[in-house]
Amino acid sequence: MNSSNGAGKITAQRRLKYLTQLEKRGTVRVVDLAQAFNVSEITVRRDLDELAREGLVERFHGGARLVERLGQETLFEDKPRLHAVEKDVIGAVAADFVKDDQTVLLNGGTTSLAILRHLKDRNIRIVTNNAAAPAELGESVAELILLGGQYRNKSRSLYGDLALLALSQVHASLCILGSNGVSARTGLTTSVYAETAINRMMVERCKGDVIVVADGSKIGATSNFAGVPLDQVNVLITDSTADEEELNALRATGLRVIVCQVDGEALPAARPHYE
Amino acid sequence: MNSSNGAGKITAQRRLKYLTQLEKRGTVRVVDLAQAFNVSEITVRRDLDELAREGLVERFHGGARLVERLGQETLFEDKPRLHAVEKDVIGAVAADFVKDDQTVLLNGGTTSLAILRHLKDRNIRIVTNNAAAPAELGESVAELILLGGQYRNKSRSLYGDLALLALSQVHASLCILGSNGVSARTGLTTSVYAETAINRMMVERCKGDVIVVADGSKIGATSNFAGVPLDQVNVLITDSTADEEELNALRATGLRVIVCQVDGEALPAARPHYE
DNA sequence: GCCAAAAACGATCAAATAAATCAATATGAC
DNA sequence: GTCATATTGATTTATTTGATCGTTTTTGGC
Repeated sequence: MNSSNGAGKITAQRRLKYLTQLEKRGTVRVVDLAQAFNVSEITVRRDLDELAREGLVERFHGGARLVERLGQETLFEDKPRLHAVEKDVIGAVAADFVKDDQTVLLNGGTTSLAILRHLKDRNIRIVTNNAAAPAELGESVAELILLGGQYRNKSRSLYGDLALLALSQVHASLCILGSNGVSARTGLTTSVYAETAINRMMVERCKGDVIVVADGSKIGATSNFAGVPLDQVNVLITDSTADEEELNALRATGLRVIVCQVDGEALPAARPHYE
Repeated sequence: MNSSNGAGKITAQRRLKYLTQLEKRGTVRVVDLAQAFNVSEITVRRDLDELAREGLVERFHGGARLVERLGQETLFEDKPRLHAVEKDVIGAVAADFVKDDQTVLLNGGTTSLAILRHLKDRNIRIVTNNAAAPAELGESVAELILLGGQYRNKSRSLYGDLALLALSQVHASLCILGSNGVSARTGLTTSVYAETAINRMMVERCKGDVIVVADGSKIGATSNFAGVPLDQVNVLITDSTADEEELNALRATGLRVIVCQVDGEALPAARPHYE
């Protein structure tokens, strides 16, 4: 699939289940996970290493612990811990849409940040108004270009004329937008007025696909301000907690809808002492 | 059987965390680390011994302290902990130059960050290419405008055409620049080439005073790239560890020099009481 | 100063864990 | 179907860790 980072569906699923375990217990051990998921220990280790590379967990000898990101918890309007699992699987799928050597536009919000985690060390250019992006990307080799502008602390985003001016200099191959509300009736809606202009401009500066990412709780929701109309969007990536009826309505508009499974249907045969 | 160091990933990472602790506190204790990292004390001891063997720390009975090498620092370009006391005092003085309702330009680097800390909750506008500024300013009410551009992780700064374009839209009342070297002979010099253009442009976009801040270790030093000539600078703020002879040479060029007193050797036990 | 108790240390060893390599299997593109 | 790639596991080898020893250093009383 992709050159550097192509986690298949089953693999991604299993890794997400590690996260739910971690959220419950704080730490996991390699041996336990191997037994619980009926895979070898080396596979678990590989999984945990990958999660560590994404900055979600911290390895220790024999297991891993959930990395606690303080600072960000209360700041964000949209709480990072909320729907963290859904956002991560959505982020993984969205990241697969980005091919090598492309320039991708990302807007603010925690879902976009989840995508960023899966874009680490890729040979791409990332353009974003997400002021948390530098810290998130860390020492990754991916090229990061930050739009300027006024800083809004609650959403950790940059907006205003300067941001739009910078955006006008950019030609992108792909645009991935997080949204506070996605509805067949009202299109994409946003909770911050200043973001609407950014989002619209991002779509405008993008030659290729426009992808919207939103966890299930946002499907059918309408936020405060009208953003991008649906006919300018090509793909919606969401998760299986989304309302099925609304998804059908969205599909009816011609939108390609990708639903990520977050709740385990394919449970491993042997699952002893968890839950 | 690694290239130079037979330390696996997990061990190496834990040791790095010791270093960040050390940079924050100066010293660490074996028992504390053992508890913090959930490993046995003997493991911590082995780690510290290894760090000591690499010359990064100095062991003492029960713990270790950070050894500050004055020569070459390849790990971090500008170590935040190094001269932290001096930078803070300088930051406080520099912040006093900013009056209400002004727009102030700040460049990258840790000294600028120290100024930012003293500008919290002021009724001003801050324009900067320092990507660490948003996190530092937090919920402050001061208005923060970030220049866009390419992100450089080592210096946490933004640079390039986009940054310059954004800067060209700004009119500032004041400009405060951190610099890697300040010398009567070579003027202001910078360790990152891309920063020189930013610094020059900042001076250009500023109607009022141009203030240079640099801790004592940088006075008389010449870094890699020529930045702003001294005749475009009005004020230099430094500390009492600066070389007096060089300061006189700088005064001779017409520069107004402000020297902040830094009390005796900073002992780990007795913490200074600013703020 | 001296001495004893407590804490920290170092060496050795065994068990657990991780890393590297290679081969088998599954997956998806064409 | 073929092909390329991704995923996984078996095997072997190396690393990491903690327990248990005895030794050294520090601490606090005298």
